[in-house]
Amino acid sequence: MTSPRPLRADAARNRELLLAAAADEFAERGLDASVADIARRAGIGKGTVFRHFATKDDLLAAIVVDRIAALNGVGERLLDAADPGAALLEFLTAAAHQRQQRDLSFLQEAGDLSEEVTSLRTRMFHTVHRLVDRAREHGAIRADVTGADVILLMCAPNHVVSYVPDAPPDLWRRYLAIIFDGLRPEGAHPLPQPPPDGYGERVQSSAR
Amino acid sequence: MTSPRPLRADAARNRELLLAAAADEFAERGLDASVADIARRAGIGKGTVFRHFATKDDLLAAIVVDRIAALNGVGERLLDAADPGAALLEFLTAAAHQRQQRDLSFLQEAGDLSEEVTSLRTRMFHTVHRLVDRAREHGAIRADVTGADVILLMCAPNHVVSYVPDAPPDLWRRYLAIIFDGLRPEGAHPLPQPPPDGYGERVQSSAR
Amino acid sequence: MTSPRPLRADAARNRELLLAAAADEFAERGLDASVADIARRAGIGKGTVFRHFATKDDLLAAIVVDRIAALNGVGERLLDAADPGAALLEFLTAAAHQRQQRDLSFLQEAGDLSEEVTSLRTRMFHTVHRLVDRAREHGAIRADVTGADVILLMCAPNHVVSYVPDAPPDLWRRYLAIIFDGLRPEGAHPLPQPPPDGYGERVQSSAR
Amino acid sequence: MTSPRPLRADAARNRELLLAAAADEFAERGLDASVADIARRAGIGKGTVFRHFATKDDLLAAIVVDRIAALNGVGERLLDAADPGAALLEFLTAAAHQRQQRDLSFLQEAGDLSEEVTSLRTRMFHTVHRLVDRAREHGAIRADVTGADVILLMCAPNHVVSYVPDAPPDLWRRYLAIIFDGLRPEGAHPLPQPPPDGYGERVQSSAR
DNA sequence: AATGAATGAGTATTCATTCAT
DNA sequence: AATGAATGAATACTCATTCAT
Repeated sequence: MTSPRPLRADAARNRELLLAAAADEFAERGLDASVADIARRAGIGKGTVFRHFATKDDLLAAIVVDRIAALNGVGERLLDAADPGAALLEFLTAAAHQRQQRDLSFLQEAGDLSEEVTSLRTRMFHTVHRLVDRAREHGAIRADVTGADVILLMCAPNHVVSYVPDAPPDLWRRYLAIIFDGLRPEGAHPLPQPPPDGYGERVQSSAR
Repeated sequence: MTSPRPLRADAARNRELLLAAAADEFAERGLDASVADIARRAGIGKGTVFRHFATKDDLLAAIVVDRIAALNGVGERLLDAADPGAALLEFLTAAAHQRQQRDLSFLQEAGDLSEEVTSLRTRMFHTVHRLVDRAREHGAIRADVTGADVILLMCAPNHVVSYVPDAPPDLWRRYLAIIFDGLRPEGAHPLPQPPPDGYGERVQSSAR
Repeated sequence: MTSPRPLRADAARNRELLLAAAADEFAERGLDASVADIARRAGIGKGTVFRHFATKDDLLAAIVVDRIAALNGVGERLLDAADPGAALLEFLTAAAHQRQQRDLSFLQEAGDLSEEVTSLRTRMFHTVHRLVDRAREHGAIRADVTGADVILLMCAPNHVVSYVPDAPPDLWRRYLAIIFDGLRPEGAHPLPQPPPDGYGERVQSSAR
Repeated sequence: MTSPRPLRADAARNRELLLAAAADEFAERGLDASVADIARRAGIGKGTVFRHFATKDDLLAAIVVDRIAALNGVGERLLDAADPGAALLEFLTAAAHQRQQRDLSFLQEAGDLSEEVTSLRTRMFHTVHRLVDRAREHGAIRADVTGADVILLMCAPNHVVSYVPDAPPDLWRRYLAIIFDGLRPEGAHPLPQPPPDGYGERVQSSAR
């Protein structure tokens, strides 16, 4: 889980600069952001990028890992909140807020980036399931909605907003509110299709 | 609206093969799908792609134009349906159904592809606004939701499902249902942000 | 020398249209002129071009053959002119005039276009040698200048002018005059290098 | 004038290899010479070409700039030579010698490559005008010849020789001698056309 | 015979990745 | 450890040439 040996002070600093620059570039330019631009933004040489991360995908994976870990932390902390409905909404708010008006979708695209991403994501999915289960038990969300549904809908507010050219930075909140209203029990109509499997329902009991 | 001269039989066939292959490639690989791959998928030579469409963007524009035109046709036909709420839901169903589990999002990314795309999209946006206005007046959807909101949410069901590896072909219906429930008046909570401008609200009254 | 079988009337007409269009395109755009543009200019289909000439090079060769033949005709007619000096100048004037302000250089570049070009060119070179020999014998040009020199200098006026953006159509006459003055006996300074071989001096007596 | 920062030793070496290879390729194949061929000839990778010069045109511009600058240097040094006629001949000799039997013509084709090429060329043209004016005042060349004429004729010796398959390396001297004899006052015949404008006659007094 | 649709080799350029300094 | 130079695979697009209509 931790790096094999502690990095030298300057190397550690470069690593942070690099991760921040890469996150910004990916957010602005999408996954096509070039390594050269990332290096320039970080103020380091292109070769140094590859010293820290063997491939561009590894760099992306590191960012995604950071994000998922942080998000999972928020989720776990919310697991014993007093109001489970409010806790779920807060979790989704945190998820969307993480990159603000940016599309978080690569969280999901980052499918086969690395073992670490996969296992960490599974853990986060499990946290979501527990948050959803608690909210459902409290009647805060409708009975026919599962953790997998919430996981899939989690990125929608950011995605939706990503098409608005100069969107106000909090516009995603509007669509999160609408979608969350769709998860509430009031006025719920029956759902036409069963939820998908494979989003960590059973905590990978017989995982693969 | 019609082609200047009718294509030769084989050329027309290739054109269809090409459009279908391109739609699939774009859907699977995103806008970076390579022309070479599209040609291979269509079973035609690379040069033939450029004989039909001068640039990759023109090819994309042709697909998008087809889609938007068809969708707008559906919308306009639904404008005088008896039940405006059902009409709106049917429109959204048609929108998502068009490419089934495929991500329709490039419909929006296709920003400045061509004059034709832009004007056609504006017209379609206007149709959505009218469908939404009618539904709202009938109390079928909440008062604080606009046409722009529906336009933005329109692609969400497909987008959401695009992350599910082997999704059943109708899974999108589940998420459309949830999101549509979020648009209903029952259990609506106040929305934290105003809707965005620029999605054809005013029928381009001062349309440049 | 003549085509194997007489062309149908329309085919013969197309051939002329094509040759004229190609000559113009090559003159305007250089040797990179595209076959498609030539066909369009001739008002015929691209496939028809290749029915008349198997390759683009063959088309070029046909033009060059026409030019060389015409030029040689002029030269042969001038062989028994009364004033050999004036005859040589007239020949060079005709050569440059043929394509007016256009560079005739492909006459030489067309080195390995075809057997026909080669043999015809050899014949034309021989004509030039005879014109030059007569002019020299009459004292109209300096003693140390050969037919090969004149052949090489023949295209220079057009070439020189080709760099002037909007040259007046007769500007080449100025440079032909200067160069021809350099060939005159008056004020001739000794030449530092011998003339090159291989420009038909000996009429390759056993020609092929 | 000097590079912003000194190149690394190996990069500097590659740059020279590249410029030399490109000059040769352009001379042999014309402006259509492919970057791939140039790279191969230089013994470097295709990508390295673009590391040194962002576009093929930039590469060409660099070559042309080198040539023009060197030539202008020679010209300026000859401005106060004792014998203006000999000075002009020496300048033309230097111009043709620069690339020996290579065609210098792209010096002129390089029309709108860059601001630098344009301004440097204007300066060189001005130098030629001054050399010519001095030579004319001394009676070394005929009265009706201008700097523009000499500029246009400057490349002719190389051009003429470029058609001779295995020309001896100094053959151009023969044609320079003939052309220069045409510029002398002795035996000059009146010129039929006025000289062209736009070759820097007035030292760009009202320079745009 | 004439057409223009189809083809694929070729072109300039980009960019992740490797390597010498 | 850091740099940036070098590399070549990949990409959109062009065009001479072939082939079905």
